[in-house]
Amino acid sequence: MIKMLKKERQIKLKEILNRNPLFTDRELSEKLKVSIQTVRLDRLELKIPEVRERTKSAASAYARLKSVNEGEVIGELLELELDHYALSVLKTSEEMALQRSQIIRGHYIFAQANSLAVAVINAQGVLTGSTSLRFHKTVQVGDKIKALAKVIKKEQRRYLIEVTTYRGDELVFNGDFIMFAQLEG
Amino acid sequence: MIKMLKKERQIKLKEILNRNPLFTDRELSEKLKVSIQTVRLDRLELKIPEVRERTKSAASAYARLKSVNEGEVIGELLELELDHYALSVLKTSEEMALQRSQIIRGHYIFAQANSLAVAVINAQGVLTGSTSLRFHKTVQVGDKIKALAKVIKKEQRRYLIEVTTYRGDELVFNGDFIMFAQLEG
DNA sequence: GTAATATTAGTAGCTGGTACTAATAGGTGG
DNA sequence: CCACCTATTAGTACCAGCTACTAATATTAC
Repeated sequence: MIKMLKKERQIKLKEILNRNPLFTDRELSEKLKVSIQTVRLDRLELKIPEVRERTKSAASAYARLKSVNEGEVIGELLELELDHYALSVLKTSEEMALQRSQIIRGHYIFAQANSLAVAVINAQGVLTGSTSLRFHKTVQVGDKIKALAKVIKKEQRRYLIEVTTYRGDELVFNGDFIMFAQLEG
Repeated sequence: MIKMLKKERQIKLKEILNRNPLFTDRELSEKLKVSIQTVRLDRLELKIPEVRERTKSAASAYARLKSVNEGEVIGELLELELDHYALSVLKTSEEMALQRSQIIRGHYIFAQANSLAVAVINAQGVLTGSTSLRFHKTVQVGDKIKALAKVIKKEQRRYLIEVTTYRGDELVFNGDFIMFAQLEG
């Protein structure tokens, strides 16, 4: 049999849309070299919604992500006392994991800690100077991790922040952050 | 004058769509209490594209972001010699900046460095153990930053990686990463 | 009061679909 | 070899959410 099997084609369809959900049925039919109707039957079987719905989902995922990024903190800010301490929780999900694994990438844990270190400081422009970090345990998809940032020392523009991150009462990460508040205007 | 002025309404329109670009003209007309035609004239004047175009833009921004996250490396991998060195470049954009500023958030610089430290190691599961980092200069939106990861020491499962990040030939960041390769399944 | 601007109304046509009916191609089993 | 089943293709009516256009009516300015 020279032609692609139905199953093969459907797997390929899923792969294409996984990489880029914005293709129309016409474009998909050209890529897969079948008729539009076949593409539509395949989508029906695989319960894949139409391009406008797929686009909308991706767009709203982006909107959520953007609103998280626009906020001061990665994760959700639970408590904040400026120049003293701050507490945030991050619910980890698939997108944050290493390929084909359930292990959360280190830079998400860093991002939570770093953004919390920025948030705890009572100043407008805050930059990370240097840090010393330790990843103690791996974090799994679905874990909720809590980060606590404490201001240890403050000397004019220079701050020393200590961040500890826990899953339950198990320490998964800690770090010292030396931060600099920018001069106004 | 009780009714809203045209200008006011157009500002409000922009605000609404800035928060959520997924509203149709009908929904906008209800929110602004004017006819659909008025909304369309406003969009025409303000050069705001139709909802399907706005959705598409947001969705493709998400697709780009996702494809960056799905790959092994944050940024683009330029050179790689396993267990020796790796080089990547990251083109910074608006989404990576601190609110209302042109300064790139530290955790993007960390993410580039950390993912490169993972990539340079010739093993399947690689985890960040501890790191010591220094942010020397701020990075601005639009800057292209190059990260170089060098394997300094390798003792069985334990690696010491040194990462330096440059904008042109100016050092913006450096860090030492102690990484652990996981034992094979 | 008249001119200019703003707003609303309505039409034809477009894209990318859904939902449906029907015809045809290509094996497989008896 | 024919009947049957699955897969594929074709075609129709209809839909949302537009664009592009014409035309009528309000509102405001002078």
